[in-house]
Amino acid sequence: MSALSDVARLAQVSKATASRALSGNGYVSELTRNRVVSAAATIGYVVSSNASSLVTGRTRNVGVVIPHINRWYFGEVLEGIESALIAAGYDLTLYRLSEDETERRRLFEYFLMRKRVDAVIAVSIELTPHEVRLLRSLDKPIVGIGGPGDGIAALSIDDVAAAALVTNHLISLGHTRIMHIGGSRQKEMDFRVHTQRQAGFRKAMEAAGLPCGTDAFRAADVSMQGGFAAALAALADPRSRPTAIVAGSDEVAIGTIVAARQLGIQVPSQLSVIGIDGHELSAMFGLTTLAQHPNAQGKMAVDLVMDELLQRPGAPAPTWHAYPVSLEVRDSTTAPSVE
Amino acid sequence: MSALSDVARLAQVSKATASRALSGNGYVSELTRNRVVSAAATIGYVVSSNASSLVTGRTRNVGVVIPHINRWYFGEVLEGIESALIAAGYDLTLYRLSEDETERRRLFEYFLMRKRVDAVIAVSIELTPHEVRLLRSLDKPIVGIGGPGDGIAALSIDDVAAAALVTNHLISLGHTRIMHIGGSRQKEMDFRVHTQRQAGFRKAMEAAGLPCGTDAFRAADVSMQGGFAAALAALADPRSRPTAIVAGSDEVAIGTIVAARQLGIQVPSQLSVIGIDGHELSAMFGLTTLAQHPNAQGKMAVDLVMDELLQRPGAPAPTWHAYPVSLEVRDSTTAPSVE
DNA sequence: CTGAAAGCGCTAACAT
DNA sequence: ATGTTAGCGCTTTCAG
Repeated sequence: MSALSDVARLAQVSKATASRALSGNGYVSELTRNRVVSAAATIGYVVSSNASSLVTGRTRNVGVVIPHINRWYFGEVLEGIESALIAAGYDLTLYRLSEDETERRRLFEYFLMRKRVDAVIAVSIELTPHEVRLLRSLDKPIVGIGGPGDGIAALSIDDVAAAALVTNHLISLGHTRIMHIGGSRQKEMDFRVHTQRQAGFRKAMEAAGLPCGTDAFRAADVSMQGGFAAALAALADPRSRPTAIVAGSDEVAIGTIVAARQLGIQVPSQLSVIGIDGHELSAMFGLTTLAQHPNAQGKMAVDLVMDELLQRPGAPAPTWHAYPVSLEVRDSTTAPSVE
Repeated sequence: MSALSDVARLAQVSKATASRALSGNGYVSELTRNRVVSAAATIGYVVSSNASSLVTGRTRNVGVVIPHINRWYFGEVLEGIESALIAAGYDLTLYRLSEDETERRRLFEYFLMRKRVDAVIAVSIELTPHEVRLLRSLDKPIVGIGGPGDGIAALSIDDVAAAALVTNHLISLGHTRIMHIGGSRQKEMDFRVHTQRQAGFRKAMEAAGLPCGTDAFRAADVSMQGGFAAALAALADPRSRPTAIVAGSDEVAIGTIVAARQLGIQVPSQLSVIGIDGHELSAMFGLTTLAQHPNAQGKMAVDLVMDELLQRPGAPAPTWHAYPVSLEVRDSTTAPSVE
């Protein structure tokens, strides 16, 4: 493995000049730069990021903390972050937030503290005050996706409003027996997202004077399987069956649709289902959904990080960035059929 | 940010002793070790991995190169790798292999060469000889998932055998009009996987004396949407319709099932579908599948890496590790119905 | 068992 | 525009 001194020797300049020529910092004559660059190329020199980071304090690496990898929304966010980082010349170190308490502490107290990252992006994670304090002590940019809260810069849609919006869509079609299948209050690692969506559902139902008691809600695992299982139970009895369902996420919605079809229920003529997220499979299942764009959110988070990284002593970063959502109706919801 | 010298001062020992106490290398009396450890704890000291790596040459970080993040198989592999690495105290730097030529070169020639990783895990990637040479020049462990080939240690199922197995399963049920919907020869970033599966299908069909010309194959994008679209076309005409389908992956299989149902075809009574991979949604869709365990494969790859990392000057690593597969039949395939 | 000292490979003043 | 020098924070001989 060749070092900078090898390049310097070959190009007959000092290490300092070689460094300047290669990094682009400081003045180097066109001529020597070329000599240095070609010398580096011939011996296949690549800077040791460790040595470089040690002296500059910058690692060109950002840590991403995310609760799941293999769920559509999270995968999309991660992809968005990855492309944006690579484009900016940054590495991405991936940390999946484990549900295990000890593991989680180890992540924050050891892995993230090793001076390995220039910034942290936390996706859909509710940080404890202690964790915020730790991250803050690093004095590095931290941006959250799926906020707001915790007092760190965050980026998200307004989940209460989103859920209210989709619920109102069904109400405006004339549905009155509407049910919400969504994430439970339990697994709160998901940043209150599902509690907020549930709140939005309630709000819309109450505003319309429709019932939203315990009958109108069923908890599900936030996944296709979860939606499937919950819907199978919820739709079993034809007499108590709702005419429309607000799903806590598109995955739950898709599970619901599959379950409904398996029960012989026509979708959407006998049951309208609406979801939130803009899942890539929504068209395939004829699902109406309120699209957010997780990939773009990932990129946007990287933009925020880069901004802070470049103008560090700038104005205090704004705390909450609303993210635009758009309602994509795909001709799949209908008015309730007259029975 | 406190440094080792701070700990040393607080504990009234030299930096050398502090280092030994904290890292566990070399003799330190029980008593001083405790003093050092508690000193470190009180000021919240965590080693700077850069400084440490600079001198030791070890980074406790492994690079993972993967073509997709948001596909079930890859997500599972990634999760498996992530947990195993974290458990071993290693970081994971994620690189998604872009289809763009320039980006790909930049990844191999710049990102991976910065002495940032102790090892590389390449998932379902067909490396060019040049890339293999580059990686080899790092003199670090490299393990592939989804091989064999390229002359690096790899780990995979035998895709030809797997496809032949599922095809034979359908043949043994009495099906004669069997079609294969699978990945095209084009997108070869996926490590020949789909060409091999196609070969396995052919092999089984030919051995049974069944037709496997162009009518028996349809190319699809390897995704649910791809399977959906391809199946919609393939199943449109009731007269030429097959009675069974071998899908190139479970995602394609699920797309096929959804399409079939949309066309009013009963699955499995009028159409048997069989997939490969063991997708978590297979049960929900009543899909028969040949399960491989991507999560476990990820962990296994990490094991291989750790083995090599620990006993570096050991025997040359074996080149191909077969991975066990199991046929999970879920009561969903049937004999062809008599028409 | 512990301390002193020499770097790992690089960058950033500071001179020139 | 280029070279000299002094570290970044840590580990590791080498002496004691």
